[in-house]
Amino acid sequence: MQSFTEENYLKIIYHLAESSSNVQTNAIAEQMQTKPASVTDMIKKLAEKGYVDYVKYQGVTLTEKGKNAAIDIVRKHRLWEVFLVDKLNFKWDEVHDVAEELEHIKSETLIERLDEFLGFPKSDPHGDPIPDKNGRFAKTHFTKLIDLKVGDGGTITGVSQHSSAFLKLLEKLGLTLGKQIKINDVTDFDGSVEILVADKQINISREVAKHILISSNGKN
Amino acid sequence: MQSFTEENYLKIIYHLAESSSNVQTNAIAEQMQTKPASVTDMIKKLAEKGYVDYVKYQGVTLTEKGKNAAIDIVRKHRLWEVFLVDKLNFKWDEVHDVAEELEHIKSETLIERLDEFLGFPKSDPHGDPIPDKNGRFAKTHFTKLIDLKVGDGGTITGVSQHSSAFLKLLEKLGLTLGKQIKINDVTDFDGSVEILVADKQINISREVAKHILISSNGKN
DNA sequence: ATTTTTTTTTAGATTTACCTAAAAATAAAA
DNA sequence: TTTTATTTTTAGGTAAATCTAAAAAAAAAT
Repeated sequence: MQSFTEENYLKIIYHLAESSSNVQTNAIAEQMQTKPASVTDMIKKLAEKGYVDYVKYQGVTLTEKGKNAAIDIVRKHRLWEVFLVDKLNFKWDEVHDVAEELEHIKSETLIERLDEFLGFPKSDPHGDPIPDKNGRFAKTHFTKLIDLKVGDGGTITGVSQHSSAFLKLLEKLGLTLGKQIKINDVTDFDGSVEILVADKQINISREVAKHILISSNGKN
Repeated sequence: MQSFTEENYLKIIYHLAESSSNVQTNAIAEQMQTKPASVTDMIKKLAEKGYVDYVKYQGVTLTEKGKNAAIDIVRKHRLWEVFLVDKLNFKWDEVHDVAEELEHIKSETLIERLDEFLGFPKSDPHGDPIPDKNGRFAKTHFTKLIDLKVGDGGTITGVSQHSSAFLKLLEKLGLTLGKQIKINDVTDFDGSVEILVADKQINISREVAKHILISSNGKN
């Protein structure tokens, strides 16, 4: 199998590949908090081991093997997050760093039993889908709150930002998973959005609205 | 804090120190499955960081700081073992390797919450005491089964060998924690021990008897 | 179609934990 | 008390993952 570092690279490449098919060296470096030169080295190693396809100066794509390995890590990460929140009463903004460590524990039995213990959850505390043991999971197609029109409504079903600062803010604003919202107005000047949640009217910045994912349950 | 490797060294030195106050380089090497030369390197590093007192050619002893760090790892290891057995239905012979990885997860909150979730257990699945968050735990003074005399009885409260092979054997023989036993006879020829457990008479080798710990509840 | 900027790679070093082989210190045996 | 055996350390080297600085390729701008 792979080292912690290799696993982290695979996971990051996997996430970056969701938005652009060819993942760039610099993008990986930024996510890994390391230097592009180091990324080039690691990419070569991952290519040798058959986890990525790599053409010099053209970025990388995951092979089937690499994708499976990445999904496996994502599965572990998300299951551990559920454990921390459901069983150990962590808040959704406290789980990321610990899950980041737990995801590297290498025991298939452990993760299958954990999955069962948690009742085979389908999504993690941030609304992200949890792959099953075969790596399969429903493609979720949420709408970003920022893309809704005035009058549209829906349910908060995910976030695309896992930083503690962001999640704490949502918590404070009452914008947690499952909450119903409705777009009341979009401010011309700064693009901030006026929304109705739990009968209260609040205003959120574009930046915040970008990272809230809605499953729109109908226009009006 | 320390690296995984440093933590493993501290833990091993701590366990070795239970039987001999000055821990030898070779003994550490054997436990760490590495070479004495590597141990010398690491010992120097641990000494520099203040975890051990080290005099060339005289072996090491843990400092207060080193001892606390070691106990902290032992605490984590044993709590995770309880989790695996109590919550995920692992057998007592399946937990060691996984706990060996889990013990290195660095989050104080995690371990305090886990402790609470498990109901603040006092001992792990092998009968070893679990230090509390301040590193305190009852000094257990068990008798080795091998040291009992004919007619003595007691309760199995621990084992001093955690290998899967040994634990599986005990399981098969019905010699699990909490079982009452009584010494019926000691064979002159090979020193094997005839014991009564659950109304059945069985014979165990000296080697097995050495590693079963009894809290003797009275002679006869 | 050049020039400039950005991205990526190479080259050469560093750090951690390990190794082998040989030397030095200590302990055990004759 | 020498000799022998064991234990421990030193010296010098390797592999993994990183770094800086400089070179090379690709993309963007003029």
